[in-house]
Amino acid sequence: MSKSASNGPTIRDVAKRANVGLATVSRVLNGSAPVAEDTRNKVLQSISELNYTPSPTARKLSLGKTFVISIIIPFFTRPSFIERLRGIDSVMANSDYDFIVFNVETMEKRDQYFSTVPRPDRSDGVIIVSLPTKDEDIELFRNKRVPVVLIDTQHPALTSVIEDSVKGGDDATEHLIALGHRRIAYVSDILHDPLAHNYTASRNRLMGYRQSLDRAGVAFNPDYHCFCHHDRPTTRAMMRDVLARPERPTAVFCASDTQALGTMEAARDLGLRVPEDLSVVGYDDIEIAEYVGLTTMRQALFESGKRGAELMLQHLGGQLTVPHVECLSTDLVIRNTTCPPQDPT
Amino acid sequence: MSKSASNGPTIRDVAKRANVGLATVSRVLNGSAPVAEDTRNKVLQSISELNYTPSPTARKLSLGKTFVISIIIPFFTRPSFIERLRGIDSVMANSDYDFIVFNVETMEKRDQYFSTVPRPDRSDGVIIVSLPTKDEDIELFRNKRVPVVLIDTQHPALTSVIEDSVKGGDDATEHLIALGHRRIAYVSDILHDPLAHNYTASRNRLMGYRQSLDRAGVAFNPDYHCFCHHDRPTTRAMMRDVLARPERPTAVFCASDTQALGTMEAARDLGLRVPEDLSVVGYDDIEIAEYVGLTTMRQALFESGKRGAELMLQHLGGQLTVPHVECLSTDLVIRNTTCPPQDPT
DNA sequence: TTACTTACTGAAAGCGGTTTCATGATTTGG
DNA sequence: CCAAATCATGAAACCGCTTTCAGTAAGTAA
Repeated sequence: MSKSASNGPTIRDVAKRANVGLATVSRVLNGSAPVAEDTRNKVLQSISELNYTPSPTARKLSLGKTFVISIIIPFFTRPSFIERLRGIDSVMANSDYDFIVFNVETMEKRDQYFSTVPRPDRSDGVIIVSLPTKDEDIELFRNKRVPVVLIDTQHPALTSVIEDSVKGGDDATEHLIALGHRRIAYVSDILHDPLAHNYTASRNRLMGYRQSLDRAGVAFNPDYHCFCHHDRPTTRAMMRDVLARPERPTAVFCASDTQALGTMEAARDLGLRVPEDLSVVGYDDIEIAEYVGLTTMRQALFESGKRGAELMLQHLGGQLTVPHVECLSTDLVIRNTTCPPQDPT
Repeated sequence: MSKSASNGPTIRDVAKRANVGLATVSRVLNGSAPVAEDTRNKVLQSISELNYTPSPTARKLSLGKTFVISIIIPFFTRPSFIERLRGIDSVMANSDYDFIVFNVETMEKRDQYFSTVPRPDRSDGVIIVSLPTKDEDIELFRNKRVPVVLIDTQHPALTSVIEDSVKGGDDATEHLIALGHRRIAYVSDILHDPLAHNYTASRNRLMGYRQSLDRAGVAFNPDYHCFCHHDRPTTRAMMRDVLARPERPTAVFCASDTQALGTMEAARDLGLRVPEDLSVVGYDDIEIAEYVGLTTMRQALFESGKRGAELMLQHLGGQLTVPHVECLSTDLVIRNTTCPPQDPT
């Protein structure tokens, strides 16, 4: 169809008006080759008189690039993912690239996007957030020759930005130990299920927890490692049992704020005061955490998006040849759900 | 540059292999003209053998369309905007269009996006969320000939999806009146500042509030109309004064959950129990609202995005010729911050 | 002055699709 | 049975840009 919707002036119009070849206009536009001073001026004037702007689509076709970075991200409705997106946006907004978000809420969507989005004619690059990648996925990406950067997930063959969960777990536990706690429980997602959202993170935080315990000379007590599905009611029910034990923990480190909230509800159920009778440390620093004054581990969410986007841009610029892993550290935000134990053991 | 990044097979390769003209392949692909049964089969086979997929970019250039809908939205980090985006996504994900989000956090960004995004070579359509549009903006859009749909904001010249704030305010107030309250305060954003986020909504909810009062034969008391900047601490401070008055209200209707939270903090400061001493109704039903058990007005956020996207698609299909205004209703979510007044006046 | 660079510049060939247009093959109908 | 209408199809033009390639004018060396 010749009756293109966009009837704006084209590079040919500019060239004609300036009495130059259209190649010259292109050169002025991109600085791709030297142009004599007064020729350049003629072109520039013609451009502004015509109020000309080049067609991105034509440029893309000619260059064989899409200038699109696709983001595949699960549940982009959740605050933590939003934060990561904001980080990505902060970088992309100032680049030549647009980004398109593909929201994964089911396994089908995941598979669909994994196979259709990373195609050179759809995206120049793909950023995958918090979605575990299998070897066959990687193979697929490699075949398509589309650069991929991972955020909050990892694979040996790809560049990724991850959080130092081990250190996070260590620091959180360390905080409780420094306060004088010794009977410290660890609450996490189920660790055997690779599909669980927090699979890797939960395991790493456990490692940090044990590390910290070791350093303090506290033996790891398997009874203090509690796990259940990642929701408040389930955690609450589980923790009601745990906290009712004779040798109940004086502090709990939870692998997520949601579980910390569930733990606090359980404490309330049993008439235990937080923090006097029970210290609680969460993980994530979700919005409610601040409202309820929860001491928690804050991840560098915004930063992770930002770094991921920057790495992608580097990759696109050809400056990143080998997979690169970047590890972001976490901050403990101390509020008022932790204090020294009342009756130290 | 001929060495296009995407070295996939082209429509020409398909044509050659099937021994047909490339126009025929295009016709098979788009069903744009009849093709003989066995020719079609040859083409189809050639396509699948080559594992061919058409280049979106080339298609866009040829068609003079971008297949992109741009969303201009402020603070897309806020939960309510996310919900709207999800609604848009739910429609767009199944269409031929991609959407690109432009996040507005400053006035400069707003102006920049308003002038650069609605261009036919960048977007086939623009959806503007919660951003007031001035007449000159409209003029700009019209010049560019790009369809625009408004969500949570309105202009006579454009199709829009809005919320029935008047009814929302009325219903919320009605709930309090039905419980027996008569001294009901209304807390909102500052109403004189057109830049305030909730400008129009706050005014409309006030109208609903007064409507309801009128119906119940309760005179409007200007002292009970409180307004301040839209944040928790400010509202808290203001309401501490209001609630300390001798003739303090027994119930408060807030134009946002954030302000309701601030009001509840003020009540706590003064030793007033909620809801026994003070009933509070919020607006928005943000995430924390559920957690703290706030009675609040829920907007059809997801629905607004969905309808906006649908209207855009209709517009693009040429089925929407005159501006169309769609008004979504709201639901009162009754939790436990409202009850009959203790000492009815 | 002649030969050889060097610096710009324009014509033309892509990029990979869609659509128009003309043509040959088939029907249709009188 | 032949003219006319119908159908299917390929060649070619076009969408608006980038880049190669070849050529002109000016500058330098000999």
